[in-house]
Amino acid sequence: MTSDEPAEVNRVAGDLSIAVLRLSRCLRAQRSNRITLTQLSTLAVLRRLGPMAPSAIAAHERVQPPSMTRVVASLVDLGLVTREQHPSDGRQVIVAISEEGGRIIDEQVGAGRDWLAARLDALTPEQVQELARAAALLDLLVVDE
Amino acid sequence: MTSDEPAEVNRVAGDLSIAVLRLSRCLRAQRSNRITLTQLSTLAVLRRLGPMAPSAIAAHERVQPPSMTRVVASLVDLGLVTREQHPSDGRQVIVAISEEGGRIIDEQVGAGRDWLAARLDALTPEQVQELARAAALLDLLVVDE
DNA sequence: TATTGTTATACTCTATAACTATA
DNA sequence: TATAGTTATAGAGTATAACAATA
Repeated sequence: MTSDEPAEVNRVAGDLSIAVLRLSRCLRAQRSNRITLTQLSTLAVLRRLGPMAPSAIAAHERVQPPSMTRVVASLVDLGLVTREQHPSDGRQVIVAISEEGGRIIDEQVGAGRDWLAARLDALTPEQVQELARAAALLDLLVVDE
Repeated sequence: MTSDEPAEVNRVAGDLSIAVLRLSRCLRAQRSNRITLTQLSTLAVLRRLGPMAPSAIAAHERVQPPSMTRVVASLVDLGLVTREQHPSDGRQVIVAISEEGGRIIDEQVGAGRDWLAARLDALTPEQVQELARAAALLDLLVVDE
């Protein structure tokens, strides 16, 4: 998008930010008793990209390191991730998803995903595909701010 | 979407919820000093649909009435909305956007929208259009839970 | 008695600043 | 001195429960 349609970009930005805000509220409100949306998202990163340091997870999740410290601690308490020392650098920590953590994702547990899946089920297959492409574009927006 | 592709719906639900979560974090983090994303969204409802009761705004924004009481109070303090008594029903209150409130929206002020517009500007026009359609679909997902 | 809105209170999420340990 | 992570603290956002006023 170059500068030939700046008003259109602004309009879409406004509509999209409000839609994202409202949907995120619904997703949080529907969270399960087992796991929160933030925790689930962190697990998903670890499974997709493998074990990594807390600061790396924080960068992916777009939160500051102290925030991720808390999330990781809660996941350790739940037994969904493990935290081990880096083999050569004593400062670093390596966080990895546990077997149980992987099971949580496989079972589609928690955090409004069931609710959202039910909502998607009311759409046409074409609309679902459109949202699938949109999710990829949203990821693109978030990357390397 | 009927039951012929349940796995696909689940996958899209997971991807979409995580993408929405991350983008909403970026939007909040980029908020201006003038107005928050929640406030902006409330102003947008009032301008699009006209004056209405706090409970009606809360329903649109997918928050509980006490939460909206707070948002409205903050907007009154900022002079961006007015709060008047209902002409016949003494219990009700009518909230309306003020001139200054309308100006805020016109000026594209605040709450990460400028940031998002800049991000959108890096996409192709086709991708922006795709996100515009996606925003409409997201609204559809949120309606009448 | 039902409805509308508010107040009181508490919890989740996230941030910044300061601290500890290691390199 | 720089880096990785944590602890301490604070603020935004939202919820539930209880209350007041009106219908």
